[in-house]
Amino acid sequence: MLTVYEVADLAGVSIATVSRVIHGSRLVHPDTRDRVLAIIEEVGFVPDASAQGLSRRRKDVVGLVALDRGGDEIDIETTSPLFHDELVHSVEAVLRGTDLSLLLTLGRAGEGFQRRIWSLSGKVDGLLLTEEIMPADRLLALARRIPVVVIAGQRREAGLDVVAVDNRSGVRALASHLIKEHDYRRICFVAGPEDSPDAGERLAEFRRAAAGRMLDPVLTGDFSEASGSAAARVLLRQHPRPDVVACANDQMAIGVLRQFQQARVNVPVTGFDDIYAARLVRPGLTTVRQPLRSLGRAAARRLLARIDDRALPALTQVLPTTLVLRASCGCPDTEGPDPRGTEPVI
Amino acid sequence: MLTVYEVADLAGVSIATVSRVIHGSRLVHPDTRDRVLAIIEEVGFVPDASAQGLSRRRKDVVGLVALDRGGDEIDIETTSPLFHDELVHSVEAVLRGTDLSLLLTLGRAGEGFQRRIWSLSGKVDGLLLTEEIMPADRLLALARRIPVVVIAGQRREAGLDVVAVDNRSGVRALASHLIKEHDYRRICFVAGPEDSPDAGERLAEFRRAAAGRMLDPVLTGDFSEASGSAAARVLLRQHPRPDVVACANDQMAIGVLRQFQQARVNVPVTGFDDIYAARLVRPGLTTVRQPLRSLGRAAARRLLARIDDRALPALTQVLPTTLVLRASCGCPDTEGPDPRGTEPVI
DNA sequence: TTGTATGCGTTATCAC
DNA sequence: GTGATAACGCATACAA
Repeated sequence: MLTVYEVADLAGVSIATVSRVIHGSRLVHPDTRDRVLAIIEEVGFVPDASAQGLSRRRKDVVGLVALDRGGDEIDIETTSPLFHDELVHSVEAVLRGTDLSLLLTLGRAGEGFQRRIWSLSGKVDGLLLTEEIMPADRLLALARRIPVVVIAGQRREAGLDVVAVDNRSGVRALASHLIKEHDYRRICFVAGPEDSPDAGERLAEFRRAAAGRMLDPVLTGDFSEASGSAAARVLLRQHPRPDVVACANDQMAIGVLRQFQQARVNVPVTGFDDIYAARLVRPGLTTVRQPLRSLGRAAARRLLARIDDRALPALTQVLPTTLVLRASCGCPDTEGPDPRGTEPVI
Repeated sequence: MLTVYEVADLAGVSIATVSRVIHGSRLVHPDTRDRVLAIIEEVGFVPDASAQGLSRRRKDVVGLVALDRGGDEIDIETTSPLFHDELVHSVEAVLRGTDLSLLLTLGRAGEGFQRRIWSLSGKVDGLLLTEEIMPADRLLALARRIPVVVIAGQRREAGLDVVAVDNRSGVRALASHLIKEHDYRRICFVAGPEDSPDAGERLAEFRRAAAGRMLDPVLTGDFSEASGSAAARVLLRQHPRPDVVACANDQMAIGVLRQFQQARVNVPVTGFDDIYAARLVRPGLTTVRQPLRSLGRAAARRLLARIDDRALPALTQVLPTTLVLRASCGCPDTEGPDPRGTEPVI
């Protein structure tokens, strides 16, 4: 592997000069600069990031950690959180303008995953974590070691940078729509996994907003499409059927929808998140949109800011959710211009 | 930031011992081991990856580089290659078992992107690249510097590890189906971008297989859903309409499908790739399945192998594609058990 | 079983 | 403008 030393030798200069050239320092004669540059180009020299990181005390890498829920590995598409893919893209888009890189880590929740993240913190300058990954105290401990921004649904972690989404108002808007517009009385809720704060909050708020129209007990899935299908199969055996099935996320809703369609029964369904696929299914999925792009962007930007200045005061940003009415809730199929793409750029 | 030195001091041992403990060396007394471990735990020490990388000459990071085609950043969902998300997941799944991390880099094709990748090669132990990112000679140059595995559609790069997909046989199967089963005579092909080898190959092979039934000129998109919609709008102004529209990838096919549906016209459509969304749309998209999970897995595994032994002979692995018949081509809507999930684990 | 000392490839602080 | 040289934090060969 080539080093600055060989480059320096070949160019007949010292390594200091090579380093200066690499960083475009102006304290170097144009002639030497060109000579060194030519050599670098010729031999294809690339500075070693480990050495740079060690010397500059900065790795130019940030980590994005997300949960990979449910399902066995054979069945990635139906279970992996498509949700997070949009986050990945928006975070990457922010990083693209800088010279930082994105280290992506996924995993199933648990002690092992938490350890893995802890040791991963040695590889990066900062970490973007989704809330459910570890309890608040571990999160705080981690944040003392390294810049951390938490991507969350609502909950406010004391002393931490948090970018959250206003789950509750979205849930309320949805419940209100189902009740006031459609007057559904027997509402079935398919909840997410119990260890997800998001899931818990959505359930709690929905129960509150549904004003006694929510059927008990609620069904529980793991946010995967498969678990939605499973819930639907349970419902298919029930009589009378609920007037509508509200799911804690889109993937489960899609699972429910498809299972019902396969059984040729027609029950309204709603989701939560507004992932890409939500507008693809027929009927289009009525759901609550999380501003995922803005979420990722805001989180990434905040992380960069904190890496630049670790003394920044903790900040919580709450982004609004919006009710997106498509046809799956029983509304007429408008198929108008899709609200997607109109999300304001924050 | 804590270092081995402080840990060593606190534990009353030398840094060598600390290092040994960290790596679970057996040449250390159980008592000292426990003592050191306790200190590490207590102070929350995490070794610096830069220093480790410098010393061990190994960064434990591999890069995955993919193209981000078309569209402005405001419109990520409709344009980003969902295609690649599945690759990301499968690669990550392989890495999960090791202590390597995944560095994800996306970008629009071009000289700037190529330079970015070149300098990125200083941050990783190996690189997974999709074929269209750079010309063969630059790829070879890069591969001389660092382990590289190319993820491609068919083309065989001399002297390089390649994991490819057998585009051609899939295209032939599709064309044959459209002709023999449906007897479509006026077949419109929506091609991918010209700088994509995959796209070129699919077009060429389709033309060959369509035996004169393919309409000229072909429409060209950029693999995004939006470009599919655009193509559909062109077709809507044409009379007579084609009997079927075959698209070079699923996202464009979905764009075509939805645009047609919006205009209430009924023209069969087919895609290519079999992304997650292909089975979500109604009617289900007839397409050619790329074994993306296997592709990602095979590529990742090969990269690990090559990192371990750079002297390995170059290897090309070609994975088969399969025709997936759903309803969008005009076949009856079976809605049976989905073929997904039956992909053999390689 | 443990400690000492050197090297890893850069950057940055000095002198010149 | 340029060149020595000292960190940077860890792994490891060699001593003890």
